[in-house]
Order: sequence, then structure tokens, then C-alpha cells
Amino acid sequence: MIEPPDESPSPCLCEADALPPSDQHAQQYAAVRNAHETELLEDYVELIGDLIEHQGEARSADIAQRMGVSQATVSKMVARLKGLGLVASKPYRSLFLTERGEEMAAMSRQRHAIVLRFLRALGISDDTARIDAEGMEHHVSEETLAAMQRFSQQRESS
Amino acid sequence: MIEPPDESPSPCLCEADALPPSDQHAQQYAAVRNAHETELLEDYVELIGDLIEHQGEARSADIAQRMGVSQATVSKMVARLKGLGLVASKPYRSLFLTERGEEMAAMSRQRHAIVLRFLRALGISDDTARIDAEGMEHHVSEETLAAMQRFSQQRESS
DNA sequence: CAATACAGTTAGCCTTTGCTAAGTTATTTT
DNA sequence: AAAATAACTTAGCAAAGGCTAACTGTATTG
Repeated sequence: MIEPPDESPSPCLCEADALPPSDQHAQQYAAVRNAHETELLEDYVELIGDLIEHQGEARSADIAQRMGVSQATVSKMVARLKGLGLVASKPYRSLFLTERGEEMAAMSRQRHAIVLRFLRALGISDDTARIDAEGMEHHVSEETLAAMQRFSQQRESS
Repeated sequence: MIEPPDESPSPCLCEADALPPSDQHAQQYAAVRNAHETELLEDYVELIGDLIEHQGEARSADIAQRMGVSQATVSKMVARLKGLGLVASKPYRSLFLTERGEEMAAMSRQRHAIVLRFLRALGISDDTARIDAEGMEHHVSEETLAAMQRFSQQRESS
């Protein structure tokens, strides 16, 4: 067996790019797993909110098309969202957001807008910015979000 | 039923923050789903590479601890990685990366470093930067990565 | 060298998120 | 108002990624 070269349990006394202490490391991964649990939910809720706003109503078929997913998948997801108290609907009718759903949609929309604007301010092309924003939006902390906002503002007012 | 207010199939002639055309919208979500498929794989491979480099070897127990996950989960994942030709190992012994695994680890490490450096250059605190980098790293396009690199360089040389 | 402790694996379970195929309800068209 | 089309739901399947519990191998140490 190879002896680990002086593996101390405390912070780290080795090179600059060493591994973080393992409990901190684990926390990072936990944060990502956690984000994954809510992000799809948020995407659905955000999309439903957007559809209602822009097209007057949110129908499963539209959601399926925009998400690039089968209608059956949407049905199942909507059942879950109803169970979580985010969406309300009657069978075979279009969808509505509950108050909690509205809140979540508003938050998501805002995050999304901030990240998208930031990427554009960074000089990213429109198509790429859209794709990256969709992926990044759920992994950006409040702190980073604030920094992005500051940056965009500064860039745009020059 | 509510009549959708002039829903044309072509690009969009409505307000500034309207929904993107649905095929483009679907592509965004597809990109995210796609990233999700590979990102865990990349995290494992990156971590295995880091452990080998910094501690001389990569053991399941270390991985489990650092990922904040049970050993059984690691075993299963390693089996998958072996099936994909990214990892090599003999039962009950420590893990190695194949050539393809090394390549993937190098790419991941580089992406990770660029994003982390960028967040720091933006003024984000260390702990937050680490967490956000872990989440964002898999959702950043080449184009954005390049922009981040440019930005960090510029910031640091002033 | 036997006993114990530690590391790794296997089996079996659960949830999420996707799918297809088949059935049901609503809407539109004739 | 009947038939046809479109929208929605349900049932059943699969893969990924978690878990615990039970088992098997490896290493340490008395």
C-alpha cells in the first residue's frame, strides 16, 4: 500500500491547488445535487408562468413542445407539481400557478434574466448566451447573482 | 378556450422579452439535459484524477467521503465508468484512469479552474466561488469559457 | 497466526425523469 | 350531431443515481 504523503486532517499545508478538506468538498457536491432536485421543477414552473403571460394560457402540448419532451412526461411532471402545491389544474384543462408557484416563477425568471443579461454584457453571442443561461441559472448563488448584476449595469452604462 | 393572441410560427414579432421560437427553446433544454448526463461522470473522473495526483492513489472510500455519498454508490458508479472505458481497476484495489479518462479529467480540471478563477476575479468570496464553480462548470460553453479567461486575465493584470 | 477492523462489493429497494402505446376527453369540421 | 382530429391521461418500461444491509476480501495488530 502506498503511504499517503503526509495527509493531515486540518486545512492544508501543501501546494496552492491542493484538494479542499473533504468535508468542504462534500458540501460542494451536495449543493450541486441539491440544485438538480429543484431545477427541473423551476424550469417547468417558469415556463408555465411565461406561457400564461405571453400566450394567455399554459397547455401541456405547448410545454411538451418547448421542453422537447413527450406529453406523457409533462403529465407526470404536472402531477408532481400539483402534489407540491405549485400548480393547479383540472383534468384535460390548461394549467395555472398557485401563489407559491407564482413566487417561484418570479424568482426563476429574475435569476434567468440576470444571468442572460450578464452573459451578453460579457460579449457572448445571443444563441450561446441563451443556452448557457439556461444551464447556469440554477447554480448561481445570491452573491454571484449580485455581482453579475453590478457588472452588467456598469458595462451597459459606459 | 382562449384564442392565442396571434401566434405566428415564424421568429416572433411581439415584445422584447417574448418567448423564443419553440424549436430553439427546446434546444436549450436539450442542452441542459445533455449536460446532466455527463456531468456526474466528469465529476467522478476529475476527482479520481485529483486524488491520484495529490495522494498517490484513488480509493473508493476517499471518493465516497469527498462526494458525500455511500461506498455502494461509488462502486456502482465505478462499474459504469469502467463500462465507458474511463476507469480501470481490479476488484478490491484502487482505481486508475484510462487514457480517455485522463483526457476527460484534464478537460474538466481546466474548465473548473477557469470558472473558479473567473468567479474570484469577479470578486466572489472563496467558499461561494468554489460551490458555484462546481455547479456552473458543466454548463459553460467554449465561447463563454474563452470570455471568462479573457476577463480574468485582464482583471488580474491591473 | 488469529482476531479484528477496515475497505470494497453485491443485492435489493426507492425516486426521478424519460419513453411508447393505448385509452379517454374535448374540440372542430362536415 | 357524428365523425374526425387534437389534447390529455394512464399504464408499464428503462436507466440513473441514491440508499441500507449483508457479505467478501485485505490489512493491522495482539
